Amino acid sequence: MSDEQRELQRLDISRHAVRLFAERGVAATSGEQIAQTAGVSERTLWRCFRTKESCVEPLLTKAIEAFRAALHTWPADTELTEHLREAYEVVPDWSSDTDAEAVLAVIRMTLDEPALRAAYLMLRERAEDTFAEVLAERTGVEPDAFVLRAQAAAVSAVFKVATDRLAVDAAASGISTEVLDRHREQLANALSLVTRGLSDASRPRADG
Amino acid sequence: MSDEQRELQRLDISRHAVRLFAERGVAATSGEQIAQTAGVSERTLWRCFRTKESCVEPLLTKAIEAFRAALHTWPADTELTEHLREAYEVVPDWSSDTDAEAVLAVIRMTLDEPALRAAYLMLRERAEDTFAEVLAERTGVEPDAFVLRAQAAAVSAVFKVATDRLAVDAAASGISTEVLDRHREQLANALSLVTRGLSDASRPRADG
DNA sequence: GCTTTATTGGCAGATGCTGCCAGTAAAGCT
DNA sequence: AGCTTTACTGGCAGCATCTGCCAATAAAGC
Repeated sequence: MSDEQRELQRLDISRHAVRLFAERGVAATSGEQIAQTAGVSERTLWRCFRTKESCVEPLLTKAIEAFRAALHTWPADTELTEHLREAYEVVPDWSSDTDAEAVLAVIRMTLDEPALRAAYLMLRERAEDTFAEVLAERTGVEPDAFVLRAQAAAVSAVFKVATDRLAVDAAASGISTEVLDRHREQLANALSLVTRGLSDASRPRADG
Repeated sequence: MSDEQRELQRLDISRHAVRLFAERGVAATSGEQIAQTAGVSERTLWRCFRTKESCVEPLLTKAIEAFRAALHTWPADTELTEHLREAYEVVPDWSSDTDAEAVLAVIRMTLDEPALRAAYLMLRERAEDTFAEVLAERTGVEPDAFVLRAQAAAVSAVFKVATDRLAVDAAASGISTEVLDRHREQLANALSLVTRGLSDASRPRADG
């Protein structure tokens, strides 16, 4: 089975798992139920996911991937604020993507379910690597330099806070254009504060 | 039993658990073994810790608490860089504290053991709240403002990267004064990049 | 000394998760 | 097509993790 097919299977299971988690809670949902709902045996479920909580990963990855993609296309001569304003959609094909609500719902769930939050934080940390690569390519600093890793982690952290806010705002007032725009604006502003040092950081330092 | 006594019990168990984890690995260490080594029943172990991986929390908390304490005493008229240089010790009473090596060892373990890493990241995120409080008191912005939470998360993220580096450096070249100083210096520099926007952020914004 | 309360330990049991093997289907070779 | 090889799945056994419940013990209050 190809990697892509495997990923599709994981995503399919993820959708069912998130729905069950939302309906009756994480604790009240067993691996057996997830497997049954997704139409696979329990054995294959555990082959796809190490724990039942990690069943939410494929959907959560969508949100992170959307931001990474936007960051990746950030032109060298543009302000990050400006670039995000036109290039960042929380989910790439937001309007047509039926997963949009599910993604925000699961992010909201992570706020109350520690095990889900832990899985979420792990995903985000893995994303820091790719953020660092993007920043490295941009600044010319080697990707493993301390300053660069620190900046990447900071960017990721700001992005996390913004996404959490969006998730609860969307639950309160729906996924309106205003909410989304506000989210982008807040995120871009906070990021520009944190990345302000980027040009300084691009000059190699003794302690890098 | 007082909260303090409970915390001492947790710390005691934590020491035993970390030693076992280091000796034979996390997977090869059962909750029963941890309980037995710590001299309590398995039942009380599960009353103190939700999972066997969370047995490392009390020791990890020490490292985070040390930084929080340093941040807390940051005077308003001082540069963070300068303050950390004189106020921050990775573990408060480093030289006399026999837990110092254990703390760094468990941080190193989190780099290879996903379940431990997840527990670590959860602890760090809880600490963001207290960072935000400190920054709020300092800047006068309400603690829940988005910019402030973002800054707190960024500070926490930079601190995380620095601590990870310290842990592997200390394993390679021992816990020497040079390593510790270098750590403080890197941390302070990176933090000053990230907190550079703090004075701007203290002016209330429409989207805060 | 007696009652009340809090903490612990043991036991039963559900759930999470893994190793192993057999069944099955797809893909390649002749 | 027929055969072989390979890869994936499902079922089962079994250990480990974690929880609810109750009894035992100890501490605290009267």
